[in-house]
Amino acid sequence: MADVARAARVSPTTAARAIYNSGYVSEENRKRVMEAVEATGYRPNLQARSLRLQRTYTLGLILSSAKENPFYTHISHAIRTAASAAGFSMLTVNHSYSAEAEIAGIKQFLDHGVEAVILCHALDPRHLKPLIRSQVPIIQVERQDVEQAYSIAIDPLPGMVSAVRLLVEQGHQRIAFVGAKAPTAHEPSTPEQRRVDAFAIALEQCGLSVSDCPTVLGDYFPAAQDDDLPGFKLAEQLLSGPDARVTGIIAGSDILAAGILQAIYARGLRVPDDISIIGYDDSIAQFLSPPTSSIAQPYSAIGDAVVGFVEDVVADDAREIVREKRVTTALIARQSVGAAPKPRA
Amino acid sequence: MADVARAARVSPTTAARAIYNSGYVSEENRKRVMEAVEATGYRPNLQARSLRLQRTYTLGLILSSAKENPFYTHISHAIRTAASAAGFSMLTVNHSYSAEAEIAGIKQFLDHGVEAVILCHALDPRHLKPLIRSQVPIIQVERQDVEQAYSIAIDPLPGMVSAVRLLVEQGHQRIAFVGAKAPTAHEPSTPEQRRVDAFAIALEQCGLSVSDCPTVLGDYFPAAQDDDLPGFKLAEQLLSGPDARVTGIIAGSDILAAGILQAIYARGLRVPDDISIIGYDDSIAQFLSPPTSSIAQPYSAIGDAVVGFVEDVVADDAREIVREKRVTTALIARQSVGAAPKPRA
DNA sequence: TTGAAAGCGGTACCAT
DNA sequence: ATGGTACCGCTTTCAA
Repeated sequence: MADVARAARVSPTTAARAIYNSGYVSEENRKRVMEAVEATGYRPNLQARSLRLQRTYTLGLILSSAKENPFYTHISHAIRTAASAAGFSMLTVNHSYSAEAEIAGIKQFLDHGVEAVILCHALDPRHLKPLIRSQVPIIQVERQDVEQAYSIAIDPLPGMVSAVRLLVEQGHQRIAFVGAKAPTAHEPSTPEQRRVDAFAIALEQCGLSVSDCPTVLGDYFPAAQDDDLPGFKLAEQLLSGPDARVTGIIAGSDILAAGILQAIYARGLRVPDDISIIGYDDSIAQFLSPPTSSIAQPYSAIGDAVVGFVEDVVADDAREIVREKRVTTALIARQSVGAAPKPRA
Repeated sequence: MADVARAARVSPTTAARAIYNSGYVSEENRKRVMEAVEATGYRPNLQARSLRLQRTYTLGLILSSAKENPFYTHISHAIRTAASAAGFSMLTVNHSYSAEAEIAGIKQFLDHGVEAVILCHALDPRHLKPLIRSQVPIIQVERQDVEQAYSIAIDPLPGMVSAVRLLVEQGHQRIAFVGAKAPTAHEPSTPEQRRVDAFAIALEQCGLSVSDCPTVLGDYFPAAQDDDLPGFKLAEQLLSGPDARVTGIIAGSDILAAGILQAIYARGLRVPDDISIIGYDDSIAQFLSPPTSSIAQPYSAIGDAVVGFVEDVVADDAREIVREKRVTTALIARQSVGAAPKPRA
C-alpha cells in the first residue's frame, strides 16, 4: 500500500481513503490512486486489516460429520453460500463424535477470531464454554444446546402433517414412525423428540388411531462402516413384530429411510406396492430406489436466517435482537408413496 | 500479552520467549511467565502473528459441490482431518458449477493469505491464474488442470481389476461400464477417461471379450432436482438396447450406480439375482439397496498425501520436491454382486 | 540472559 | 482535502 501511495504521489492516508471510499479525497487524487492500484496490482492485506479493525469476517461452523449424515452436507452448503454472499468466510469443524476434534476445532475458531459460531450439532455443550467466555455469539440451528445463544427453530409439523395426509389420502391407516433416540440429553427438547411428537400430532389431525400407528426408536449413532444401517435393524424389528401390518413408514431421517428400504428390499417386498416410505431431511432421498419422498428441511431459509443473525449481532452489540427465528418443513413428493395395499397375509 | 509481561514483571520480549520456547529465558522467569499466562487466560493473537510471520496456517480447498456428489464430502473430510492434525485450518469453496462462486472463492483465499490451495475439481482452470501469479502453491487431487502444481494421481486400475475379477469369478461374461464423459476438457487425461481405460484393461487382464462388454457414457452433470438421475437414463438406454444381456454393470461413480439401481428397480429386476452392480467412489454405496459394492478411493491416503505436499512446500520453497504422488483404489465388497444368472429371454 | 525498539500492513485521530 | 503519527499484537534484531 505504501507502493500505491508512492506511485500516486500521495500519502498512505489519502490512498487508504481513496481505496476505502471514506472521508474526503479530491477527484484528481482518487483517480491517481485508482490507477496506481491497477498498476501495482494491490490487494489489501486482510491480516493487517483484521488486526487493526478487530474484525475477521470469518465464521465458524460446527457439525458432527457430513460423512455419516448427508444432511450436514446440505445445511453446510446452504449456510456457506449465504455467508459467502454476505462477505464472510467460513471455518468448518466436523467433530465426527470425537471430543478432541471438537475441542481442537473450537480452539481453532478462537485463534482465528471468528465473529460468530454456528452450531448445527455440538458433541458436548461444555466444550463451548471457551466461546462463551470470549463472548463469541453462538447461533444454533435446530438444536438448543446452550442457553446464551440465538436459535433457529425448525418446525417439523407442517411437513409431517403433509406426509401423514398424503398417506391417508392413499388409503393408509397403519403408519409407523421409525426415528432416533436423542443421542445425548443436554437439552430440554431435542429435534428427535420433536419429530416423534409431530408424528403423534399429525396422526391426530388426520384422524388416525395412535394404537394402529407404532413409533419405533433406535440409536441414531452411525453404524460402523459396513455394519447394517440403524434403519435396517429397526425395520427388521418392526416388520417381524406384531406391527408388521403397517402399510406406510415415515422415517426420522433419510439415512434411516435408506436402511428401511434395505430391509424391505431384503424381504422381497416392493415400494410403494407393498409398503410406502417417506424420509426426512431430503438429503439422499433422490438417490434411493425408488426415489423417495421426504420431509425437506428449508435449507436456504436456514442459511439466510443464520446470516441474518450474524449481521444483526456484528452490527449492534447488546441491542434487543430476537433470539429465535422459526422456519418450517415441507414435503417433497417422489415415487415411494402409493396406494395402500389390501391387507397382507 | 503486555498484560502477561506486566503480571510476570518481565519485558514483553521475555514473555514471548518463554511462551514460544525460543532463546534464553531463566528458569525463574519462565515459571513466572507461565503462571501469568494461566492467570490472565492469555491466547496468542493469530492475526498479529500472521502479520508478523507472514504465515497464516490456513489452506484453501476447491471442490464443485458435496451436495451434488457425496464423493466430495468424503474427500474434504479426509483432507480436513489431515490438515487439522498438522495444525492447518481450512477454507472451503464449493463452486457448484458457478463461475462467479469460483472466482469469488479464489479471491477469498487470496485475501486470507492461504498457504496452499487444494484442488479437487476446478470449474475453470483460468480462474486459478491469480493464485499462480501470487505464487500460491496448488495441489491437485486426481485431476490435472494446471501445469504449475503438485498432483496426487489416483490409479483406478487395481480397484477396477478386482471388480471385474470378482464378477468373472461369479460367472459373469457380459459386463457393462456406465461412466461419465469428461465435463470439461482442459486436461490431457481426465479421471473419467482413465476409468474407462481401466475398464478396458481390466477386461483384457481377465480374459473377457471387449465386444461383449459395452461402455456407455453420458453426461455427468448433475440432473436438475427431481429429474431422473443420469445413471437412470443411461441404464434405461443400456437395458432397452442390444446390450441388454449384460449380467453385471460397473458404474463410474456411486451416483451413477444409484441411478442404475433405480432403473433396475423400476423394471422389477433384482440385484444381485438378475444383475450385479459395482459402484465407484464408495460414497453412498452403503446406503443403497442392496448395499452396493464399490471401488473405493483411498481417502485417508489422499489426505495424508495432500498434507505431506503442504508441509514440504512451506518448509523449503524451491527445493526439489516430487511433483506427483500416486495412490491406489481398492474394491469394497458388499451385497450387490452375485452369481451370474442363466441367460434371460 | 534480558530489554528496547523497529516493523509487519493497515486505519484513525489530530493537525494543518 | 491532506498528511503525520500512533497503534493493533506479536516477533526479531541489536545492544546491554
